[in-house]
Amino acid sequence: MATILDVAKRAGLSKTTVSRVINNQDYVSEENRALVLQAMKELDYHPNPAARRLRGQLTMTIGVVVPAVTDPFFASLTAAVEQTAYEKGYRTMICQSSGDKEKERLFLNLLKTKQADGMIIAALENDWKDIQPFTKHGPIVLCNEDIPEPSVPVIKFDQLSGTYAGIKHLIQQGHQRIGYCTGALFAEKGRDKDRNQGYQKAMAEAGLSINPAWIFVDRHTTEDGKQLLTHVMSMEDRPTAVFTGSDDIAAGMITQANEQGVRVPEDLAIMGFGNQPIAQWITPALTTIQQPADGMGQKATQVILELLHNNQAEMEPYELPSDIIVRKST
Amino acid sequence: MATILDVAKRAGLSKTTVSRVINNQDYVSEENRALVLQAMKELDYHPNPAARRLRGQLTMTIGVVVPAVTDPFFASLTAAVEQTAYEKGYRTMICQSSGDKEKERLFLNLLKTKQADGMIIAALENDWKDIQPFTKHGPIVLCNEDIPEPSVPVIKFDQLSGTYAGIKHLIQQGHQRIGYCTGALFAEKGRDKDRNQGYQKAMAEAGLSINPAWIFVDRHTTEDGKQLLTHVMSMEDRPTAVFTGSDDIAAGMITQANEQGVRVPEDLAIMGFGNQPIAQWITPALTTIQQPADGMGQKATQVILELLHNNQAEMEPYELPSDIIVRKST
DNA sequence: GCAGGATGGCAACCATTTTAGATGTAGCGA
DNA sequence: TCGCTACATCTAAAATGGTTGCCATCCTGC
Repeated sequence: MATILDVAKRAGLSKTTVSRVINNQDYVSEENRALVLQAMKELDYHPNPAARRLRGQLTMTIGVVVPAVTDPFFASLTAAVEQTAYEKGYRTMICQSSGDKEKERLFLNLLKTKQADGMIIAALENDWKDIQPFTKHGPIVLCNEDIPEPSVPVIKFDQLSGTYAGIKHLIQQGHQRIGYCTGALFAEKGRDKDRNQGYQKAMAEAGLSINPAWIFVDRHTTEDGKQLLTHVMSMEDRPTAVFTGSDDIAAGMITQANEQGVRVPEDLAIMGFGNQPIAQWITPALTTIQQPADGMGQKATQVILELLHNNQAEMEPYELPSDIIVRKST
Repeated sequence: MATILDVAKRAGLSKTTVSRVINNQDYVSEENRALVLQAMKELDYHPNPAARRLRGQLTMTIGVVVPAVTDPFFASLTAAVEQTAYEKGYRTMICQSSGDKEKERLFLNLLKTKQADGMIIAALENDWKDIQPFTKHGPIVLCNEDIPEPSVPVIKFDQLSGTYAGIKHLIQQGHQRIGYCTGALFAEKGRDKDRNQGYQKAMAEAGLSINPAWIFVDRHTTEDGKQLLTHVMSMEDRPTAVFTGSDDIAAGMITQANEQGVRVPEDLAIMGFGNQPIAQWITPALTTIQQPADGMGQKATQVILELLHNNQAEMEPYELPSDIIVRKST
């Protein structure tokens, strides 16, 4: 590989001048600039990023931490980050934390060692207090996380209005007896709190009362969904629709419904959350809330770049709208 | 950030000695080694990779080129690469070529500029002759590609035996009239040739003749699958099973079958290829050939690392077995 | 007293950016 | 015309944080 010195020699100038040309700085005559460019071209010269980096330049690399790229949601997010970053001339490094706190921290070290300019964390494994210190080495943007003080930008979905729209959709379909799955009923903050509020708001607006027996807590998996369906169908007084809070639960419910001959949506309408691929393949296809992973990745990247170039960004959470996708299950 | 000099000072030794400790070299007394390690810990010292890189070291980074991370197959592959690389202390950079030749070449420049030690290309966009020159800057491993001369390692699925196993499965189910989708019938090389051979082999072994009318060329999409089902069911003399060569085609066929009231597998057995997520969600669930993306990513990474450390690797294609996943559609 | 291995330090080197300063030229007032 | 300043242009050298070849020193055993 040719070095800057080779270029300088060939152009008959000093390497400082060549450096100036490379970095588009002033104080180089047009004549010499042309000479340098010519030499660079002839030698197929590319500046050595390691050397630039050592000298304290940007690395043109950003990192993204996801639990697993195989999860469609995080795949979309990663894809959007990579695409957006690429368009701005940045490269992307990935880290699958897969629940490993140490791996996450190790990856964040890239910031410390100047291998990445900024980090997007799409799912925080460590406590924020263990991550906070890394912020002094470069910008960090969080996705879908709540942290004590808003010291870094956070990109979120508008869970409240997503849930609100979902429940409202069920109400518009004529349902009045609406079941609801949530992670934690009395959540003080975070995703569940927002969703719960959306649920309450939609119910209240329609003048519907909430039946505590139709609120299901702590269900997460397809398996939970199967059991939940059996449970719901065995109730004397049962809801006509269930807002599940996750496509996985919903898919499990539908699978079990098909098994038991329960008709969806006639006997029970079922709504998912997330618009994962399974939502469109299961029969009947799932009505669900789309979490715009694309938009999230894009926004997170834009904010990181903003932070990198202007060193400032909005600290109030960026809330992205979630769209409702109506299919056959409601 | 603490530098090696800070560590040296704190340990009361020269930076040479510190460097020796860092790199696990000989000629450092246990005593001093401990002193250095202590100092490193106290200062939370991490060597600056840019500096090491500049001095001609490895970057501990490998790149992986995929068409899109959102494709489940490539997501698995990427995930496996990242995981395997991480276990060996390497970081992973991703590039979604998304059919963009220039993006692919730009990404391969990372090799030239020593930002990555090696590259895994999971889907080649450019002609090999345009990629070949990059090999002199670092190892490249190809996945699922055929190149003129085996100048770099190639990781492939054993398409022949996968197809063979699939057809054999159909025969064991009692089918004798077996339709077959292929990309190109008289393929001279590559995936289609191998698959065609597997088909022929299984049919020949069972003493079954091949009916040219049951060979369908150039079908790829779900839409193609829908049309194909209609076409097959309209045939006077028709197969009882179809090996589709892709889950997408198979899913299209099943969708259309459900639509038309054709029973799968009673009226027509349908087999996919790839074991994409859709295969398990469609009803009836699809019997298919699993392409072990995990194994592929793992193997590719291992080969790259092998090449990096020993500078040599097997040039004969590595062929990974494809497993058959039996579900409800056959 | 000396051979020879263990140990450790100096200084060069990697490719770039940045700092400080050199050189040349033009403008301007005396 | 001369001397001075201002500015454009360019260069040498320092700095960045490591690794490494080579040399010096120490210690052990003979």
